[in-house]
Amino acid sequence: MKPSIPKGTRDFSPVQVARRNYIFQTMRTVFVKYGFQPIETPAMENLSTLTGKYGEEGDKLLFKVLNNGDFLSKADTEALEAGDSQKLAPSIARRGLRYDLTVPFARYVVMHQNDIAFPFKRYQIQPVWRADRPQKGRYQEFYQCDVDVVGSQSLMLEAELVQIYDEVFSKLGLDVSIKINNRKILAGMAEAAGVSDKFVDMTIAIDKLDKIGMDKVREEMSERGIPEASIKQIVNMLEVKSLEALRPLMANSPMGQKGIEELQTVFDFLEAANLNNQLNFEITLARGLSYYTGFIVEVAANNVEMGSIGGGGRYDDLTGIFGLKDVSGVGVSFGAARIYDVMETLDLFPKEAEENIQLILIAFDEASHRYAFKCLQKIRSAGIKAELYPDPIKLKKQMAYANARNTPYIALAGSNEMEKGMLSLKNMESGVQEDKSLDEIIQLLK
RNA sequence: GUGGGUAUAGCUCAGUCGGUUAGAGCGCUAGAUUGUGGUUCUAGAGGUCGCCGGUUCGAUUCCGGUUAUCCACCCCA
Repeated sequence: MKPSIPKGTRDFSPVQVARRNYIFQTMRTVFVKYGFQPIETPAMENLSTLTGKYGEEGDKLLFKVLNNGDFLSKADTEALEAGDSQKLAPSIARRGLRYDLTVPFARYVVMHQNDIAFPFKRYQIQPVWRADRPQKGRYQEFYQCDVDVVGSQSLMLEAELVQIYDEVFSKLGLDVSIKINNRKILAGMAEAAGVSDKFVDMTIAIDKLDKIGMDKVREEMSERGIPEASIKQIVNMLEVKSLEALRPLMANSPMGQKGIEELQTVFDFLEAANLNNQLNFEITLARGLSYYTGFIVEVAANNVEMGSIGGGGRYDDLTGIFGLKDVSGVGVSFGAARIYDVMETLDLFPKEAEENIQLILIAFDEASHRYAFKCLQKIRSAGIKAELYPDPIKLKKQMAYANARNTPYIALAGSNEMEKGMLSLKNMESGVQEDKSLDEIIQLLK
């Protein structure tokens, strides 16, 4: 049969895994330094945990896991006969693959509330699955890297998360722009323009500003039933570049003023932070996700055309749906795949990230193979990444293998070398070859 | 959910205005080279031309359907 993998999924080959690990390791180092702890949750959740949390669209994109055993005997026969897949699903699938890391995290917090010291700072790096139509840079299986704090309303945490973004991207050698805003400012805009009831429609339109431009945004707001006079006021406020300039425009909106105040506090905390990257107030930043209620943030790479490579914000009542009220959270997410792509485009992966083999031993016959195996132990004890070709087959084959592995050095073991207690070390790039003792080889490669 | 492209060797693809034996590059195997890879040369293996049907004397080629996959939109990371 012809091998294949499900659409929207990918294999990761050694170089890619090594590079991805380098990104993850860089993140982990920073997260831990800021006091965050890792958790992991199962790939599968109960379907009831997931459904209804991502809107109607989201429910359609959930991967459902078919029950084991005689699942048909317990199926909803009424739905089955009616051909109603939507209705049938819960009776034949009680589990689903996780769709993001936030909902499982909320579930985790509620289930473990007695063991958790609040505020709880956690990070989580795991794959998630979405049954979306795949396209460029969008897959059905992909990694998310989330950092969240729950159980505190302090705006200090917003500042910390900005610092984390700044530090991670600096360490990776990426030049980025960090844009921040506050949902309350957007709510204030709606309030000031007298269309509080159209808040969600307004943000959906504003969120597309980068992509479609101001004229189209006006159009979309109009289509979504926002009156012309209000649109004028909103557009007026969208032109504002500083918090100060915004204050008078929001004089009649308590919500807007609260948002300005909150954002100002975040800037104050960061005053002495010495960020490496630009940090800007961006009133047009909206973020599609409706559960954000305060601070919102988005990161874009400079010098390269690629959407956002990270985003997040504050959400009140993350855990309410699971029965734990009034737990506020704030968190950010890193777009692993896009960060990878940007770094590849800009050639930012250091060579050390590849973890390649340093030395391959090659033997001519059974006796020297045994001898080489003994040498191998000593070389490895010195911490050198080395291997011995498993069979003393003809040299051409072993050499071709070493070459394909892209090893910088090989060491040949034959009867001559064995007698002298040495190995013949060959530099694969220059072709220079010389007898060396084990100590010399270890010295050279260490 | 909507629209478009593609499907030919292990991989990436060309090609056949419908006709006898379907090609290239890379990869693979062997040799030139029995203690030396990467370069070069020589030879070889490898194909149900996605699947089902239609038109035709004849279909890998044209038409219809189907499946898979990629891309764009909606949405999202």
